[in-house]
Amino acid sequence: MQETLQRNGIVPLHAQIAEALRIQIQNDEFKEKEHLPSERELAERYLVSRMTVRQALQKLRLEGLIYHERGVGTFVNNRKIDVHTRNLNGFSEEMLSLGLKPSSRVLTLQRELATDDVMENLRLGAGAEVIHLERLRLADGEAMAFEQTFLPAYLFPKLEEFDLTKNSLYQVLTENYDLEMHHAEEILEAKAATRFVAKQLGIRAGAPVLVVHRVVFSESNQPIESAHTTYRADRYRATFYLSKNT
Amino acid sequence: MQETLQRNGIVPLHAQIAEALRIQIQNDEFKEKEHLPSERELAERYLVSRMTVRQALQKLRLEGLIYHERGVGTFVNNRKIDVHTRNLNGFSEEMLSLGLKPSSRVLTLQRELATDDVMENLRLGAGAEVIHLERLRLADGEAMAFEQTFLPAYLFPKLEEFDLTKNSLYQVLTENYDLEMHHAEEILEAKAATRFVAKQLGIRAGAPVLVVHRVVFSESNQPIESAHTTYRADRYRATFYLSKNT
DNA sequence: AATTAGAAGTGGACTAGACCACTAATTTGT
DNA sequence: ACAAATTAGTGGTCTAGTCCACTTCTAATT
Repeated sequence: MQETLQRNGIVPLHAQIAEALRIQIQNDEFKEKEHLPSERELAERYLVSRMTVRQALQKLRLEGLIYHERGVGTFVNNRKIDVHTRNLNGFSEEMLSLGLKPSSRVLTLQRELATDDVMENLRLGAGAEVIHLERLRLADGEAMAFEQTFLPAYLFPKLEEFDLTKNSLYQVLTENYDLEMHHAEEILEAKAATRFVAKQLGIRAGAPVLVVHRVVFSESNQPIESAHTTYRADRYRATFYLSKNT
Repeated sequence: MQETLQRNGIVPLHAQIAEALRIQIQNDEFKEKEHLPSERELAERYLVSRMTVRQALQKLRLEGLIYHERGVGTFVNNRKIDVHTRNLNGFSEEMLSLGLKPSSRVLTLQRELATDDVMENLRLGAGAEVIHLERLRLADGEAMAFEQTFLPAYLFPKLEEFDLTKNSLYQVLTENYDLEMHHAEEILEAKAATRFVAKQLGIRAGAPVLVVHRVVFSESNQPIESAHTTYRADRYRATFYLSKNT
């Protein structure tokens, strides 16, 4: 009955157990009884202490995969629809997960002095330089959004040398610079398309567009990126998932 | 040096410690050294085991108040701007937190057969009844949003008897029915105002509006409420907070 | 003076137990 | 046959440690 875990490995036991359970949940292996084995049983099965099992289960609970009922047991969350929700990924990753082929047309890529609002978003001092990237974002070859991105220049030297037409910006940043995106703040508003944006997106001026202002932070709360993305309202909806995280 | 915790009380020790630390963080008591006492020191100070301290700290970490650095210490997250972010609260709570006085004009409140999309959102069977609530939402007396809410009728008998003009719907639901809102799914899109909605909100037809489709769930993933809210784009922006929760 | 090795301190992981509050099924008493 | 009390099982909390990987500062060595 004992399962095989990589002992003394790099991956913690609780993470391995969580992953194993995650797969079993995905395969509907708890469907009949619809509840997981008890914590004590899992501890025995994996030859670990109960606290370690609880750590694994808590991870799954935070992911929304399971929930506990005191005095009863642990249950699988049977959400059928696994809708695409907005997360920390960028445009490329989002389109890929929707089954669309993302591409970009770079309109601007230059270093410049930060404007006041960008300075505030990125918490830079006066006179600080930023990298200004302006792109038209395409999905399956069709214009989907117009995006303006600002990055602190001192964090990303020689960014200009990368091909941002095909590659995801986020991929370039994480692979070439030692930075991890940890959380983000987004402000969404509806607006009427300006003539310039309307022309870029191939819609009529005054048509509704969805504007997303985003600031991405590292774990130590340092701003990494500030972006304004204008989506065609007839092609794009933003989906969010809200939860009482405790 | 020892602190006073309510032993053998209803509130767990880790929750009490978390609350105590939360207050100290709010009061900037760790500002000078900018890092919290070590886990071992906190354990000694509160006369609990280190695991209990770690449980308290993890709670604060999930709330985004602190972060850990392996081998170094635990630090306070110095986010100055504590922007209002969209959470599980309803319109009333959101407006109150913005310093505005919410009120409502009830346009419709009746039981009716669920339409197809409402049935799907609330996961009801064919022929199920829902409570349909249509309200104009005001902030400081001015029209801010037009909201259509659908609730499974069998969950909320006699809902019609409550005064929804002044009271928050969420408050009525949680106080009078044994249900806890746990998480929600929101879809946001930009649209042009229809003539009807434009008249209600006092804007011109065709002006951009922000439409929020929301489904609220209990912890066991049962749909409790489905709502469509149409906000004036010139008065309202939606703010979200995204994080890699692990 | 610069480098290196070590010590001290940190959070991360984990153990092997314990007691509690709660639920649900079972047994017992009427 | 019904109701009440018992019991087994569950997750929630907590203890008092251990060992590890990592960072930082210090002291010894070159």
